[in-house]
Amino acid sequence: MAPKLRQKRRDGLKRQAQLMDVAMEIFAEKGYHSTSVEDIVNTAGVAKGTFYLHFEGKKDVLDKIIESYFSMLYESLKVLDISVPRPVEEIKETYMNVSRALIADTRMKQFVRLLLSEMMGLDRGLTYRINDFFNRIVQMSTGYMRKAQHENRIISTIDPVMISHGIIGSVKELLYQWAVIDENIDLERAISDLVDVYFRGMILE
Amino acid sequence: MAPKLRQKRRDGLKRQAQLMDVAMEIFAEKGYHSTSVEDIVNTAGVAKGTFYLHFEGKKDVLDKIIESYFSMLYESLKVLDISVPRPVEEIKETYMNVSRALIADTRMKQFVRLLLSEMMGLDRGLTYRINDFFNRIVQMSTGYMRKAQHENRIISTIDPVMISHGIIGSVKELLYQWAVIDENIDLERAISDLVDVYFRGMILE
Amino acid sequence: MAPKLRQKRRDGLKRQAQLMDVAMEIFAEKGYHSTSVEDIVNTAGVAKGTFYLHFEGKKDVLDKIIESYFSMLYESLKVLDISVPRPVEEIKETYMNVSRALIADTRMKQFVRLLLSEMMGLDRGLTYRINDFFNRIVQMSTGYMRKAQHENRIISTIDPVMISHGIIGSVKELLYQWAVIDENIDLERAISDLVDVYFRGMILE
Amino acid sequence: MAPKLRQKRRDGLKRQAQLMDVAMEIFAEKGYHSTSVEDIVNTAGVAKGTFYLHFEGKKDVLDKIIESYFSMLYESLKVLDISVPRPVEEIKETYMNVSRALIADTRMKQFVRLLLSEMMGLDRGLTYRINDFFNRIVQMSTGYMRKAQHENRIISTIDPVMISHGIIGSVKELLYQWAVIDENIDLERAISDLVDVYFRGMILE
DNA sequence: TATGAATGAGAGTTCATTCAT
DNA sequence: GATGAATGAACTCTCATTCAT
Repeated sequence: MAPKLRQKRRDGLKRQAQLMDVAMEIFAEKGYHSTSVEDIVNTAGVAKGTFYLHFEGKKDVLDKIIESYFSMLYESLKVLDISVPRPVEEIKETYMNVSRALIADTRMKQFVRLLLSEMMGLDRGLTYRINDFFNRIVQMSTGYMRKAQHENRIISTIDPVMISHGIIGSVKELLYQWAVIDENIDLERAISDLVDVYFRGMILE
Repeated sequence: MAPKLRQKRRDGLKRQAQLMDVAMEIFAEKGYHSTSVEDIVNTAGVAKGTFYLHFEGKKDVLDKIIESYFSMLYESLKVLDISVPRPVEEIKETYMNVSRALIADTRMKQFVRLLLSEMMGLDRGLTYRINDFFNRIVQMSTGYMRKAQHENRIISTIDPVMISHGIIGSVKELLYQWAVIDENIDLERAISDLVDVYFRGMILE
Repeated sequence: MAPKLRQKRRDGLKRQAQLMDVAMEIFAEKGYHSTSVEDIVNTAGVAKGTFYLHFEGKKDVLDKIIESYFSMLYESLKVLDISVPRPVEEIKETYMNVSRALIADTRMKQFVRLLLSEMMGLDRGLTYRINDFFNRIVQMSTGYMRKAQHENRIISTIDPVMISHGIIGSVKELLYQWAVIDENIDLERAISDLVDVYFRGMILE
Repeated sequence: MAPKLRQKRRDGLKRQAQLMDVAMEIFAEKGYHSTSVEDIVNTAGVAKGTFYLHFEGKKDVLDKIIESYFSMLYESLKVLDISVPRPVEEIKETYMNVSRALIADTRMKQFVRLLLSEMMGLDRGLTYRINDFFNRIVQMSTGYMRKAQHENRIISTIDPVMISHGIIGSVKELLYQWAVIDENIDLERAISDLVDVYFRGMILE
């Protein structure tokens, strides 16, 4: 039935991508647990079986969504990863880069909403993956700070790891405010200001 | 089980308090959705019916847990709430106070774990309540900063609301690291250092 | 709803036994795979959940049915198991004993129907359990025959193992005819005659 | 795949024959119900649609397998069917003939495995067809025995029908042991010995 | 208060079958 | 003939909640 519809859909997004988009939309709106596979397929206008043709199960869509978006975000990290000697203030770029990547793609807002208000605690493996991503940033940030401490350019009494977690936490919170509470926030400026305050607070003289 | 231990609690609420403790323990360990009412009653050593004698349902026990812990946390906010004119650096106390309240009670670590890795996104009403608590701190912090900006004591270009959210985010993140990842973190010192950096970064001269 | 019915049922069989009886009836009639859990609970007049209160799943009912009936049948084997020196003709008792146990309990006919026309090949573990039962008889029978061969009382050229399997097969077939095709067969006499023929054919002189 | 190998089969039936072979292989290994059409087409290396081009459904491929193998087996029965007056001992040939037919074709072992451990109880119609085959042998055997009883050459107290079923059962059991448990059994000798014992047990003088 | 067997709506998943290409 | 994405009925299983005792 409705062969025309079927045909039309094939022209646009492929099924799997379409279902991932639809799923993320509903996950972000109702939450992962409150979303049933039926919700997804009804919204997508396909049969239940079609869902299981493309995903191993409900958990698998979420995994594939995360894989897809995280691979984009990891891209935005690579830029700084290879760089070696940089002035301390440029750590800021690490944070700004990720933030810009998030703002650039409109679908990212939904992903951030999902990431920051749903995913933590959903599943042990998932939590590890998310924490891994942020830990990678923490490690980069920590490395830079340690070096700067040795060169006597920032305060030596602070623990770079803790401060890095603090910055990450700040950025997460601003992202949450932007993605969930008020989309009119000038996110880039807010993050820029915030990181500036951090560095002003750390730099010696 | 262990009825003697619980005997000390406010009379009439023994069972309810016991069940709330048990529930929080399991929620914090396995997550709200993965915890069944059966898990709770089995661990508590009571029958299913008994649970529904004290709570309206699974959601209700979580609500009551939150109510109970949030009322304690709101207490720790009141101290500053009534304070009138203070030097800018003392905003720090707002954050330190809440943090100390969390560290003081050992059961708080479980609550923090639950709060920061499970509750967001569980339920609209719940999310509002949690955000309300943090917003209250943000408002207090923002108020102080605005005043300090008028008195030309901190940078005027930054948005106090955003920076306040940033500080809250930092504190949340450190709490998460402490409650979920590594309980050996010297939380109080980390938060103190972090807030110091923030203020060094904001203060003029 | 229907609290009276619920009450009445509790007086008679216990739920688990009732469900096992109902399940065996339907399995024997429609076959295990063609029987849905819904069929069972509808016939038993209980809710789906009740089924899963007593069994781990569809497979588990079958396992419990088998366990229950096999433990009865193993009882009927024990009689001969401890006996040591016996005249060769009395091996017959091994077969007659099991047969009588099957005929005695009216519910056994359904079990035999299930056993001989459904269970083989349902599941590796199940098949092993069934074969184990028959192998036990084969072993007993084989032991007696070997002894009789040494004493030169039965033909020495035949393989006791194969002949024992043969007798088992004969008995199975007669049971199948009785349980599935024609319940009016005089099973005891048929088995008696059959075993007689076997022994007349084996005995020297 | 391996299209060259299949090329030799009767033209026009290549695909169908290939699919039947593959299906029987998997049925015999995993059981009919645990085998999905997908298993079959994956192993055969064709698309799902192709399967339905050659068979009406999953059940149909089993029907066609049975039809194919039973027609071969019925061939092996015809030999004796037309025979007229024979000495009683030669009934043995009826059994030996079928057995030899089974051993001769290597694919028959799979069919026997399927037949004796899977098919009974799969489906009413199927069960009838299988029983019909064995009943035909029983009828032949019974006819011979009745005649022999009249001629006072075998014991008159036994029921030829029951004894015939017994012999069939014995043969089935040995076939099962050979096809499923231990392929090294000298099946022909075992069946020969077994039928000999039967007749020694029945013959007068 | 306390119990726990019973409930049943609802969720996730499978798979034989179809049909436009 | 051949394909394989799509279908959807059917099934197993879960679990928050109720209520007679």
